[in-house]
Amino acid sequence: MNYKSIEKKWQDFWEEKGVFKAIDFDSKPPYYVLVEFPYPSGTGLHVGHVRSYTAQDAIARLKRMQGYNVLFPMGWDAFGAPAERYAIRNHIHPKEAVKENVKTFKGQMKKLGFSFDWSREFSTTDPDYYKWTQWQFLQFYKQGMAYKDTIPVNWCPVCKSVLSNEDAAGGVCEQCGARVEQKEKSQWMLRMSDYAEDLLKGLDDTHFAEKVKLGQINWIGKSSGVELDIEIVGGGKFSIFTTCIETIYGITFFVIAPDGKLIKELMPRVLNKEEVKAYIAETTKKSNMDRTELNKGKTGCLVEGIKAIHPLTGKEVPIYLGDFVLGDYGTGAVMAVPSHDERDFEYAKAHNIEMIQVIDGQDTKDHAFEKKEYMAKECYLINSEEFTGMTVLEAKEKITEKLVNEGIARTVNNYKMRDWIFSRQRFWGEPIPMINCSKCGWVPMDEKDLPLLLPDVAEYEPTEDGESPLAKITEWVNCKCPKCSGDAKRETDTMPNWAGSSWYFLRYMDAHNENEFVNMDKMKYWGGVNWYNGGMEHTARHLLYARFWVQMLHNFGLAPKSEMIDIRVSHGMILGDNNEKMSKSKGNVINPDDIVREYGADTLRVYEMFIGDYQQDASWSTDSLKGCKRFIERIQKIGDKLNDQNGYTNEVLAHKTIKKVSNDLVSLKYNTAVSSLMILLNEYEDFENGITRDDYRLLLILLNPIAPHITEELNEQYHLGEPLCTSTWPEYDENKIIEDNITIAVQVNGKLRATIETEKDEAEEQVKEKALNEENVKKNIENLKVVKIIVVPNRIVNIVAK
RNA sequence: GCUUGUAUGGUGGAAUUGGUAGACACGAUGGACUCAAAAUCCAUUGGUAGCGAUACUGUGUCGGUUCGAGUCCGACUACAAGCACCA
Repeated sequence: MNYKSIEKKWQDFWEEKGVFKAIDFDSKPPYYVLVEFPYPSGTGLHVGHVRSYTAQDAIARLKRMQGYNVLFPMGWDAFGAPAERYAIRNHIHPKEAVKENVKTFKGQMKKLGFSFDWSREFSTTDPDYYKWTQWQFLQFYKQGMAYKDTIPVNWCPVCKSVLSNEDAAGGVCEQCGARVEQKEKSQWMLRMSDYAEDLLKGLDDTHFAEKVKLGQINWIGKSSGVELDIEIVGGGKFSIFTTCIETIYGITFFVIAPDGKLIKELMPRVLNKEEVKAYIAETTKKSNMDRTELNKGKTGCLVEGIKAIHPLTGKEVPIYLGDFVLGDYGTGAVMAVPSHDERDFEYAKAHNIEMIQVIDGQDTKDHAFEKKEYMAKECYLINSEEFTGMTVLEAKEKITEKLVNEGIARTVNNYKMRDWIFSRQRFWGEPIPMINCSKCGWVPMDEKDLPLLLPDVAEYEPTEDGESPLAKITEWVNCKCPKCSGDAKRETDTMPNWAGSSWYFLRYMDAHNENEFVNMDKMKYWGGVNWYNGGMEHTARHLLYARFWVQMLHNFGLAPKSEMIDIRVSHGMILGDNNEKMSKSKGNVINPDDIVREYGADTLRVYEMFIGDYQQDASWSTDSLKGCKRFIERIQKIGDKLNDQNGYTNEVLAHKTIKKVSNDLVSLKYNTAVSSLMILLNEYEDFENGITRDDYRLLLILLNPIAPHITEELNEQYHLGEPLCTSTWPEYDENKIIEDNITIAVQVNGKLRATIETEKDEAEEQVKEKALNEENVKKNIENLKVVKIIVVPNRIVNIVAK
């Protein structure tokens, strides 16, 4: 059989008939299946893509057959550093590179038979699309959600660009793996931290996989505690944040961040200016990574000349500088209780500071008695004036109450998640539509002038000094201020590639609207993404950004709901046959094109679904692939066994399989869906009088979501019915699944000794009798007294004998 | 260190959610077909003993609950991923 021509034939058929076109406002119930759109790299589609696309395609095809109006779109996430680097390396304009790569990707996807609605295709780099990305940025700006600020940022010395915290996780550049440095730069920011609580709460309105939810909760990093004002001797004050207010009497010093604002304010009063300044300089040089690695000894120095006043005891307390305190978390200052916090303990040891134990229950000579430990036991306070003798929980409450009543403390929440750094010093991104006027400051572009197009230039390599390549293009940079018409300059930074992907799933609902970013009624009709598949690595990035973006839109009346993604699942990776991640250098890369050419698209699709648990990583095995090819060949061959009868030869088997496949496809159990169809085929092969037309069609339709070409072909060839793509998914009858005769196990003291045939729901007494009559059972209870017989209907008999 | 996973034959992996462990597939071995090979088909295939019926043993380790545990509980071990001085 010629797979190539069959596949082409059906791909053309589907396209001509337009069976995969999603229809806005159709009366059928809408269902939106989405798979993360790829970044069209130069290396083409990866077998890993095939895994998740096939899975989503199967769901889309299933839902269509079940009567839904399915939206299953595809597009391109083509802005960003990799595209730019590819272009630089190959000496072509990124625009051309994207065009070329998209063509490859699209050709590959078509050959695999994915049922995408190509009429909604777009790339984030299309001016028609990024016009609306820019437009949305302006809405955010106008609502006060975008601002420009000079802050220490993550700087990649290799890419020569600023990175977001999400992109620099672990102190390493996400793109090139270089160590990230800290650099002060003026950046556009989005106030994502304002949405920390909403992003947490919103998770309740979604059906994300549990590990995805946890990943986001972790990243947002909420902690509840007390913000407390601390007076300084001789005037002034600062605030600290703590989650352990119960240890307040244990404070023996305060530590403030060297990169924070507080030390700058206090500087005039500092006596040891030289030492303090030197330490600040030392810290700013270190990257975050160095700070964690090199600082186990707890560096820092005393700030001489400034003392704090303990808010309850009134005692004078020294203030230190220490880079374990971060300038951009909490208040940039902490109360240090060395007896009850290991970090404080180490710092106190290193700097010879006294310690006061305030919670009883463990010796604090060598280690701090930390919160985790004292919360596990019932502990009482000591050395804490009127709070002495209270339990930790009681003291926490009472101390907070006292401080709040005195007006020097507030209960607050803090979040690890920071604002989103929205600038990149790159050519290949959406230009930020802001203009800097010497008179008016930052002025947004007039919306009607959008899109602000990228200039068509030959040079787009990053500059040495960390400015965007756009900065060099003066004719583009120079412009008129929209407010005062005076000379002004454009923002030369561009948006991060996460911008375009933060709302692409909305655009698919109305992909070619020239007047709005997406029509509200269309968003209301589709309601959002029902089933979204993507990588775990996007949990704390794309998925979080996308939710933030939608929540902003919703708050500004631009989206119908605050959560537009319902189910989120993620797939495991496909590793090379040596169990390692596929990479050119390891020579273990499998190109899907080769597999399609040699084995056919259906075989590849079946194999990738059969390879194992969808959510786990799986190693490529060409041997197993051959097994799937055999399966497909046997499906063709069994056509020879067609008889002229109707109905299912084995009703129970048929209904069982329908149930199994229907359920497995929507619970990420694609592997067992395939295996149950293999079982079905094995049974068909054993039927003595051949298989009926209904038998054959059942097998084909159930396999169709996974192997769409060959099933359509055989269905047509044997005139079994209308094309599968426009057919209705079979339903099962629960009553027909239970067999009349059931083989059940007989155990003696929990060990299997025999199996017996019973009728469905046979009387307990009768089952017991049958069990006791088994030769092997008799043998095993010889000389024993039967104490109890447990009968689980239609399942098992267990004879307890002593 | 913290969080989250994972651990089942030679291999990928199943197990109705506490009820016949190893479905399905790969590989291997033997056989049929063939001059031969490939392909295909048939049989066997967790381990040990036995011609066999069968017995013992077996789901990372140790313990517990239960008539019954891969599944539940407790304590560990190993590996993987993510986060990491977040007060």
